[in-house]
Amino acid sequence: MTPITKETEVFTGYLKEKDLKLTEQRKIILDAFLNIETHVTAEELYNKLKPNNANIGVATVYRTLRLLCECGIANELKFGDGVARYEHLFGHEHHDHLICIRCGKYTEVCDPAIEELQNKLAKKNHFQVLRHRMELYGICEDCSSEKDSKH
Amino acid sequence: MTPITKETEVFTGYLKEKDLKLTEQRKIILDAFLNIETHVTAEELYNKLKPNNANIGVATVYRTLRLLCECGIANELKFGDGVARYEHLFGHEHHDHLICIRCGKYTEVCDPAIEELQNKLAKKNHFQVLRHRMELYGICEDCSSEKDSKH
DNA sequence: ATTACAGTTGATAATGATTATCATATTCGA
DNA sequence: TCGAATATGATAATCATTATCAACTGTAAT
Repeated sequence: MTPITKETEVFTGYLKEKDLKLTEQRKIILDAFLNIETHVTAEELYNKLKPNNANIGVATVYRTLRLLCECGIANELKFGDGVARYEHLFGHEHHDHLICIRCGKYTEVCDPAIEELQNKLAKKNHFQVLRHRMELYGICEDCSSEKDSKH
Repeated sequence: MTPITKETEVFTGYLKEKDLKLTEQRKIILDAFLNIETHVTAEELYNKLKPNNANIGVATVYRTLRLLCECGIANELKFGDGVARYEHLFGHEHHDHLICIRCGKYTEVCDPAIEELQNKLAKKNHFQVLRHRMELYGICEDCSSEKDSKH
């Protein structure tokens, strides 16, 4: 199955470069991660793997997700609910998030004009920006059209 | 000592409204919080209190900070290092942060033009923004002028 | 293919921030 | 002043994540 994606190439390259090993578990975890299109937590990924791969430990999932971040395949997101989430980077090069506080949905958005103003703002403060995060919290279209609350 | 600030008024009003009590500890904690101008953690505030108020527990500091957030005196910040920080809201009505990844300093900034673009972006996505966070991570002026690394 | 070793794994203990528990103490309106 | 409702502090519990470590595996050289 496992197609030769850009991600697998990058991952194997990264491992080789760092004298790390391409283990069965790492292959399985990368594959599973690539097949999820949401912002997934380590726990969720672990649970998704458990049924078919009885013996992959949580620790390995955490360790592998860290590797995926290091080599630029994944990105760690912390939205302040105490859990780290991971998203794909390839094909989603840069974006910010709209986060619905009612249904929890994350929407990716990108606005070059904002990026430019951010850089200007930084320059004005003699600050060298390396990365940034911007998150807008509120109510998404679907939730705001549901007039009545659930229950 | 304790001057009658806008904050103490708001706090006592909020407590009364919710049938909560104005205890000695809550007064002390509010006072100490108002006298700190950094983005403080619960732990730091607790340690600052300990020498003069031997018997204020950590739990009460956490509880009181939550109250201060609820009534709009404080704001909770989570920058992804696993610790919650608290800042004053009054007199700092809205702002974003520049965060130096070398020395850890937080600078408050505000750019109405960015806010406006954020609102436009949200509208375009039919998203109703309630609040947002924007953080630029990088190197501050002081740190970038220190050419050589420490050690 | 075999070997040898550096790197990896999973189970579990440990950590660190925050919250829940609960018996005792305090507040505040009647 | 009294009494019910709320708060408190010490400590146990929680939850996500990381460290530990003995057993295992990938890999490059033989």
